[in-house]
Amino acid sequence: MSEALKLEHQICFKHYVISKEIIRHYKPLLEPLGLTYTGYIAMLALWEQDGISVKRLSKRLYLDSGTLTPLLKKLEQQGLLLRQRSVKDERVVHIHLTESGKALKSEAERVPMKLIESIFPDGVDEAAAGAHVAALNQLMTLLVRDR
Amino acid sequence: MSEALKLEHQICFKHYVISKEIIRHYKPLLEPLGLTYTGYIAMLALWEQDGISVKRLSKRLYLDSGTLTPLLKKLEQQGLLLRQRSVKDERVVHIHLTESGKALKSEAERVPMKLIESIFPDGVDEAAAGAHVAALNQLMTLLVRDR
DNA sequence: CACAAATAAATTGTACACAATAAAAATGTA
DNA sequence: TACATTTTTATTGTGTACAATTTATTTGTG
Repeated sequence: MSEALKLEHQICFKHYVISKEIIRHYKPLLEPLGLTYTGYIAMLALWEQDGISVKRLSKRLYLDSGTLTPLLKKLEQQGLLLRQRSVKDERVVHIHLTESGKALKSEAERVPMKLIESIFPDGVDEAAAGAHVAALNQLMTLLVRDR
Repeated sequence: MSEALKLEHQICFKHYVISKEIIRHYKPLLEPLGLTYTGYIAMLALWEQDGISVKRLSKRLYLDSGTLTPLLKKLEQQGLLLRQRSVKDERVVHIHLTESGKALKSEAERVPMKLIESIFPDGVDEAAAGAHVAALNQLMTLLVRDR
C-alpha cells in the first residue's frame, strides 16, 4: 500500500475530525444560550463589530451568503439581531444587535474557559499551545492567500 | 471587550476554517476522480481495508450511519463498491470494492502530493510539519477519548 | 447621460453531518 | 426457551456549507 494514501497520514483529515470534535464539545455549552456553533461564531463577530455588513461578516467567518442569509434570518427570529438594508447603498445589509443580542454576550463569557476545561481536564501546556496556535496561523495564512 | 470572546482567539475556529479551506484545495484534484471529499476519505479507508463493515468504517471516519448510508449508496451507484449484508450476522453490512473501485486507487496516487504542492507552492518545512502533526495527534487523542 | 461592468444579497440545488428514532437481528439471562 | 437488552444499519428531521445563478443596485467609462 502506498504510504501517501493512508488515512492516517492525511493532514486535512486530522483538522477535519478535530474541528468536528471540538464543535461536539461546544454543543452542551452553547445549548443553554440557544446557539449552534455557527450562530456562536456569528455572534462573536458581531459582539466585536456591531452593525457590520453581511459582506464583511462573510469575509470574517469564511462563510458565503448562501450560509449566512438563512443563519442571520434565524438569529433575527430569535430576537438577537436586526437585518437592516443600508439607506446609502441599498445592496448592503447591516446586522445590528438587539439589546437581547448584546445581553447574551455576558452569558457567553464563560464558554471559552469551559470549553478548554472540557477538552483539557488535566490542564494545558501553555508553551505547546502557543506553538500550536502559531502553526495554525501560518497554515491558515497559506490556505486563504488567494481568496 | 473581553479577550476570551475574540474570534481571533478561538482555537476551534482556526481548525474549522483550515479544514474547510483544505477541502476547497482538494476539490479540483478530486473532481477528475468523480469524488467528493467525503467520498475520498471513504475510499482511502476502503483501499486500506476492503470488506470492512459500516460500523468499522464509521469509527474510522468519525461519521455516523446517517452520513455514511447515503454516501455509500451513492458510491455504489457510481460502481465503486458493493454493499453486502453479512450472512453470518444479518445486522452487519460489509463494503466490498469493485474492480472499478480498486482501479481508482492508482488514479488517486498523485492526489496527496498535488495537494501539498497546491497549499505549499514554496515547499514544506519538514521539521515544522512534523511538530504540527504531533500536536494534531495529541489534540485528537484528547478530543476523542470519550467516544 | 447611457450603459456595460461590478458589487452585495438572496435563491436554488447538491452534499454533507448529526441527533433521535426505528427496525431488524443477535445476545444474554432467568 | 421466553424475553429484555444490545448491536447494527437505516430513516427522518434539522442545520450547515458551497457553487451557480438571479436580482437589485451602484460604479465606471465613453
